[in-house]
Amino acid sequence: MARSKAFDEVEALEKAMHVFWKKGYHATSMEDLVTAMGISRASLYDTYGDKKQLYMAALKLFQSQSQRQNSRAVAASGNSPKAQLMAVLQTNLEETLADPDQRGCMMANATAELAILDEDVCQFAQGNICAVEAFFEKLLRAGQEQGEFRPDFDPGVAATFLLNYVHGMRIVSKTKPDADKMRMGLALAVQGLSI
Amino acid sequence: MARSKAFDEVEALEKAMHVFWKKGYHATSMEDLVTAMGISRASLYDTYGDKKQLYMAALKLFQSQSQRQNSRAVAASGNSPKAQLMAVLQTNLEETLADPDQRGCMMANATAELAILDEDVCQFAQGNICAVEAFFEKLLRAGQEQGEFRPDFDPGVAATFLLNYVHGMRIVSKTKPDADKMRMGLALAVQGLSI
DNA sequence: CTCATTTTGGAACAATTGTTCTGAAATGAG
DNA sequence: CTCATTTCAGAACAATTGTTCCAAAATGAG
Repeated sequence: MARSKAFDEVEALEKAMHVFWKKGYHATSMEDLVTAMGISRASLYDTYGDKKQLYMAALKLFQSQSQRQNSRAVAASGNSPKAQLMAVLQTNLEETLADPDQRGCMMANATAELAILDEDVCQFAQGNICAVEAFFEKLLRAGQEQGEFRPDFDPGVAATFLLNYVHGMRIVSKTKPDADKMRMGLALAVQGLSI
Repeated sequence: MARSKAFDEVEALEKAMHVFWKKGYHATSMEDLVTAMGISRASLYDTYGDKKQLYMAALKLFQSQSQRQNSRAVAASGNSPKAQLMAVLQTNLEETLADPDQRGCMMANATAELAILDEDVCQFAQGNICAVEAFFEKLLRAGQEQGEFRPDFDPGVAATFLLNYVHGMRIVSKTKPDADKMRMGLALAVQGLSI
């Protein structure tokens, strides 16, 4: 056998994720990544492949962390679908507002920067969008059945509506907007669907 | 006197705008710009300054074209504030959906890519956001007074809500989404504010 | 036509890009 | 300990980046 790695693989990947998250793909250089990850060029290429592969791995990591965060918000919100949905949306907004670097959402950033330039990123973003939409739709339908939401809208359409809104929040939040107006805007978005 | 320019200054700028719009700032090279604009390097630097200045000029051009488009949509919609608002929103969506390159909105792209990396772009985006918000707020307030919108929401908050939604539409539209669901999602967004 | 002035194309620039290579150091099973 | 195997640091690579420079061509007022 041979020597074992001197660094934690996912720990270094997380550091790369934060650089990509903040600067995007093209503005991030391998130099940036090497210094941020604290490993050598050789180790980087050996472990993660080239820049694009590292970026995709970082994006996957972001997605999984994001999903876990959503699950936690749901779990902490009792049985009401509306309360669960509201918790997910508010958690997303509050985390975005709390970020001192105002990086927004890495997935939305990736979509804006790369969706039409890179087929892999586009497909990954589409997959994420479908998953989030399905998640919203499930909660909306359950909320309608429990009488928390108006029965006269299509849950699929409303899910698209919320998906668009969340993406917008995350882009606009990169310009240091009024936090309270953002909170009230989100409340208004959900109110339009409520009884 | 001396020789006169062999190209139209705003025509070439418009070509640069389309390149930046599609590829973003960092992924666009001066080589790309020189070939797209059909002028020489020397003419480019002489007329527009460096890459950053050219980008800012292209962004300003986009903004002015966008404003003119909104004004046209309002002018063609009679006296109803709600109809005017709907026309603006729908025009934006339809134009985004119709773009074969799916480039979204250049302002949203600029915000996503550069707002936290470049102070100038951030301020410009903030200025645009304020202007659009004020425009929405004016229409919403007028619509409330005419009884077209519910009186129980704050026009400023609703303007923020719509602003976020429009930004989201434009990001999501870069992933080739279902056009009809996008249309119905927009209708639902306005419906939540309506009587 | 003259000539000062400007534009223009392309060569040239230094700096940075993403990636590969090399050789030495470190490791752990036998 | 042995040694095949892997990690690692940094030099080196070719390509591309944004920008400047220069000489030649073009222009229009006098």
